[in-house]
Amino acid sequence: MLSLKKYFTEGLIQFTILLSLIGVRLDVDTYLDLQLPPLREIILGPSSAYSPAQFHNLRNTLDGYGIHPKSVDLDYYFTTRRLLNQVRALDRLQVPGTAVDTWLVHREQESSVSSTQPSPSIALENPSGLQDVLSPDLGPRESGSLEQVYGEELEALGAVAPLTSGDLTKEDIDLIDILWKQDIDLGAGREIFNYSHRQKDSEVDKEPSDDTESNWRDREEILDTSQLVDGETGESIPVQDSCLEDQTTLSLEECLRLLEATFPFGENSELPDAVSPNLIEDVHRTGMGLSSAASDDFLSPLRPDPGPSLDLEQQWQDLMSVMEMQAVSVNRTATDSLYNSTNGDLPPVNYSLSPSTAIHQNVSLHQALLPSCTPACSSFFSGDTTSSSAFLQLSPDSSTDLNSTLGSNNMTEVLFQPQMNNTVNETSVPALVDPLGGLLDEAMLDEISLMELALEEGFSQVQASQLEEEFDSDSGLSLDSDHSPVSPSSSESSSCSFSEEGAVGYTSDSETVDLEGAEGAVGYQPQFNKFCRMSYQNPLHFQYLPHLEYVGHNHTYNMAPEALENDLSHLAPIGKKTSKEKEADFTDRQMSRDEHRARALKIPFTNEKIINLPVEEFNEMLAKYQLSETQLSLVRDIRRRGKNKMAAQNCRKRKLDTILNLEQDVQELQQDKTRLLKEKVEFLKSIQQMKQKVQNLYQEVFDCLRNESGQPYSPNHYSLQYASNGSIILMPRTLADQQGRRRDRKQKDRRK
DNA sequence: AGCTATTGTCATTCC
DNA sequence: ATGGAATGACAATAG
Repeated sequence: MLSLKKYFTEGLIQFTILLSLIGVRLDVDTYLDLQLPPLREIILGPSSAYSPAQFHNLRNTLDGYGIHPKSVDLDYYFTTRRLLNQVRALDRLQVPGTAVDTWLVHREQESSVSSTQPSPSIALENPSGLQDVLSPDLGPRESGSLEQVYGEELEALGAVAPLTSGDLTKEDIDLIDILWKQDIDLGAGREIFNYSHRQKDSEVDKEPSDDTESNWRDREEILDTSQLVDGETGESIPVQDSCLEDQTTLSLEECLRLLEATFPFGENSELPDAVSPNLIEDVHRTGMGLSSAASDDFLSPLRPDPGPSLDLEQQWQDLMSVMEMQAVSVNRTATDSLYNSTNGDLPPVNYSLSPSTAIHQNVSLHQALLPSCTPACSSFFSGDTTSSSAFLQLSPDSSTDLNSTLGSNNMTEVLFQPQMNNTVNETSVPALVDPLGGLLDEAMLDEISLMELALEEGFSQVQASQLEEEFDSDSGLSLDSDHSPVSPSSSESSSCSFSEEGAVGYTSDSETVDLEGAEGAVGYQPQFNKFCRMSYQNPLHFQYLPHLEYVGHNHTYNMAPEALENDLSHLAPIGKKTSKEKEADFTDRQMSRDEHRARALKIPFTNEKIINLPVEEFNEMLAKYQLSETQLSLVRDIRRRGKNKMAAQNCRKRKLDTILNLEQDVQELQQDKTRLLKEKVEFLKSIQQMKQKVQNLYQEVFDCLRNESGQPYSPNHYSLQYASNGSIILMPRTLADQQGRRRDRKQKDRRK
């Protein structure tokens, strides 16, 4: 089905391209079934749409920001940049060849300087790197010596690597090494940047590889090597060979769509407009045959000769090359997107980060702000809900106060206690008892804070789990520190880790048991240890592997080695490589101790039968043969051990299953706990808002009150109290305090 | 050499 | 009483 779709899609795209080449533009997507993957996915690969790292890296690469001088993407970047510029030059493609030659000479002089004097300048300090590329003073060059051109662009971006990976100077390599060490600190593997590794890749890439990444790399290099320079225009033209067939299976419209989808022209992008949205418009115009007429606002200074003629095919090839490069870019840069900053000193303003990393950044900021939250009590009670929420979560003391004041019907308590937090010396209002103090204790609020941090703001899982241990200490369950109990991602990672440990795939199905029995009868087979480890967990994993199937079903251990050899010779390809003696030796080694014993005592049954036959049949079998006491004893031992072996395996499975279920339960409970804590925080927030309103109202009413002489009442001596009938009365504080104490006593008595 | 994970085995208990 | 399942503990082995 997939291949059918592929052929259909490819055929349709190719047809579209043909139409496009003769001037008819088609929107391929409209002809494609919705079930088919979008063209972008066809071109970029199915995973491209789901990989933020690729997205970022692509942007980095295209912007020139992410290009690390030591990055494997250097030459790749050149190619991408070159082809991108070709796209940009779509509206000015028709450049006389003579003019191109002139540019070549011009650029060669400049680029020779740039390549011999690699400046470790920094893309981050040059946020307009790509604007430089587009700047008018650089003049036309897109059709010139491409690598020189891009070498200069790279220099403008701060990248210092040589123009081609094969021409690295010693300084370049040294710089690469230095920067690599920085990236090692960031967690990037050296192989990503290893130049020799790259060379190996390029050597190996002549052979087909299943690896997707290397496939893309292969294709890129094939493309690179297949770039022919047009003798007239000086432009690189991709060779239309079999490898590139599907590169051209895009309509221009689709390419533009892809461009738009690939280049994040976000409104909030703080990066220089490496790829101006105008590009899309311009390319659109070009694709629609409007040539460069309306593109003066874009790249016009670079346009050497906005000639009227338009070589549509040439544009097509350029665009196809670009799209291919984007595809290569997206796929190849999936793994090295985060750390390809040109300079490690300063992060770019919009340094590409995966979402999770970005969250961590936010966390850092947030955490940096936390200390200031505690003194934010003033703002907390001054109507600043934002700071109050943070305060609420992070300052248990005040939250306790908050609760303490809530349940009181003494409005003075409610309203003045917050003030006391700040102005206790001024008002000298005595603190009153907290009727709801038990609602939230400090530990709870600490926990809320931590859970919130961990859950919402990407709090370091290690930190979170470390801190969580304080709260989980009473749970009796010690969670793996890798598993932040509150983080969904951690849940995934935990299950992932279990998967690596072979836990996933374990089934309790009875069919497993059957195979286990078989395996148990086979005995220990060290070289298949890894598979056997999975075997009893999920036999389906190896049932299609011939040699493993043999492992699972060879119960001939009591047979003579010669008899086994025959089986081995056609069951396992291993036999081809080893001599008969080795096979016998191999078989010998595969036999369990019981099998050896059984063979030594000439037991006439297989261990499988000994172990797995029902008791009745087993006894019948024994009755058929006159076995010595020793033999009988061995047979019964074999049976007992075999049974016990399977029982042990089942037992371990159950144990593991129980642990997994418990882990899942714990995670669910943690999630529930986190959710409840969040709800509690929300409630506290709303309560605080209500309290604020009441306080304002109280203050307003109190300020309006005047005594007989027209003077306002002193809040130190009077307070407003709720009367039992619902009215509000002004009461001297001494009297109010007495009433409050009485009320407290009554409440305590009721509790008793 | 020491550590860990896996697996087999034994002893024991329970059904 | 017997077979066998379940399980803790230990040992062997491999990586």
